[in-house]
Amino acid sequence: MSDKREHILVVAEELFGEKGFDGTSVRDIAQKAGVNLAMISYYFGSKEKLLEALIVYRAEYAYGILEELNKDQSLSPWDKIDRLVDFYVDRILNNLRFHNIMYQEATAVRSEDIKSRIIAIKMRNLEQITKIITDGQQKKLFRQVDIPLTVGTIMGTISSYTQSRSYGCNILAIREDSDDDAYRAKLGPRLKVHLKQLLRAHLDIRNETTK
Amino acid sequence: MSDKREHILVVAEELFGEKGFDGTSVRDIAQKAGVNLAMISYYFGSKEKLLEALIVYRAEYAYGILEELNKDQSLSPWDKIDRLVDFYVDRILNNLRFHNIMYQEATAVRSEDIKSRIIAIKMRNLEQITKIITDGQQKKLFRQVDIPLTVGTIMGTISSYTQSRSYGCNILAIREDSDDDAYRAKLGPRLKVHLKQLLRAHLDIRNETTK
DNA sequence: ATAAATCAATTAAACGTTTGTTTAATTCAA
DNA sequence: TTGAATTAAACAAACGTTTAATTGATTTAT
Repeated sequence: MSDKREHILVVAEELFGEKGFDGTSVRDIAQKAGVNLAMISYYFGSKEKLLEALIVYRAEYAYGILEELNKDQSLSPWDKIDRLVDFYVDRILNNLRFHNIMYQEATAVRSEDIKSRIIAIKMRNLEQITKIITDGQQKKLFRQVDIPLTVGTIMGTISSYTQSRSYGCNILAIREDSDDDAYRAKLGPRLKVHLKQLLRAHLDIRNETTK
Repeated sequence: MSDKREHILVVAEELFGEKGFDGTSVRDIAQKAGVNLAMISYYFGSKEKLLEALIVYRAEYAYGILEELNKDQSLSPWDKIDRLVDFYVDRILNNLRFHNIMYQEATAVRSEDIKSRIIAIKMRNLEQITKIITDGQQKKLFRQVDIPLTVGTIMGTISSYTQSRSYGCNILAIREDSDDDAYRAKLGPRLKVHLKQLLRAHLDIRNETTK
């Protein structure tokens, strides 16, 4: 992929993530990327195609990591859960803007193409996590749980603190004007600890009939 | 509040929830509400003020319910957690569109007024839930947990299945063309069961040193 | 080796819509 | 007759996209 095309994608990602798809004009993107307005239609065809290219570009970027984790025979199901949490927290926190775009677009009624791409990505993730949990169940380590909703819990917990920086800063006692790196550094470890503790209690077969 | 003004708010809520704030034009709202275009500026001043009025309108609607739950001395902390889950699942599922708006606007960089209103609402909710959990901890029923992140888990789990109907239908084996009521009827009970099971394991002091 | 031809890259300008908002005239009930 | 409610029309600005002209480097022909 040419440098200029890639640069436009990166700039578009920032703007879409901050101001949303409709809130960002093609002129905004062109100006921030330092290219002529017409270049965006020239490269991508349209504003919507640009968004689609962005989603493909980012989704492919991390492809295969979950599959590798799953194939690793040396790890116990508990280890895999921990790795899974580390992976998702790092991945989402390192791609805050892209994650916001995905979230916004999944809600929007814009394009069926884009929506089905997002659903496909999520389904792929769900499959991999399902494998990990069912493996743990077969080995009598995990109890019966609602797997799709458990995945929703993992993603949702992280998302609830990535959607609004201001809120996160208020809750977590982080300075409002801290940058992305500082926010990540504070939030990341805390999210990991919480999610691991939560999932340990939730999945442990010894908590089966607690109550 | 006059009938017509309220009707405009309801229509705006639907459209904002479906297509986003920027994706909805004032003409869309006027047409669907069956009023003249100019009436929206006449009633609300501007499109942005309309959104702010909508948020205030809906936030006040459910005000006080959490406070009442908290004050109820006849309920144990475990009972309150269950009621809390029921309340949030019902509330969010019954106001799917409004919830999407809140979510979108919390991310957007649009208006500081709107963003601070949303943060205030969330902070108020967090306070009430914090009271319930600390009460349970003092009574030696709950263990130490990260309370703000636990709240994020509750809200995030629900949100992860309200943001995209198509995804939810795929995961939960619900027909794609089912209406809001059918979706709610399938998802609501399942969310409640999952969250109660999850929180029981997560909060139970007997699971303190599980591992 | 030099001139001509070719074609993708880039540009400024203009396209027709759609946007949110305002105006000024009219309706209608008090 | 007063004043709020309602209307159609117009406003300037911003939107995504297209056009047609120009640049600049690479290939072809002499």
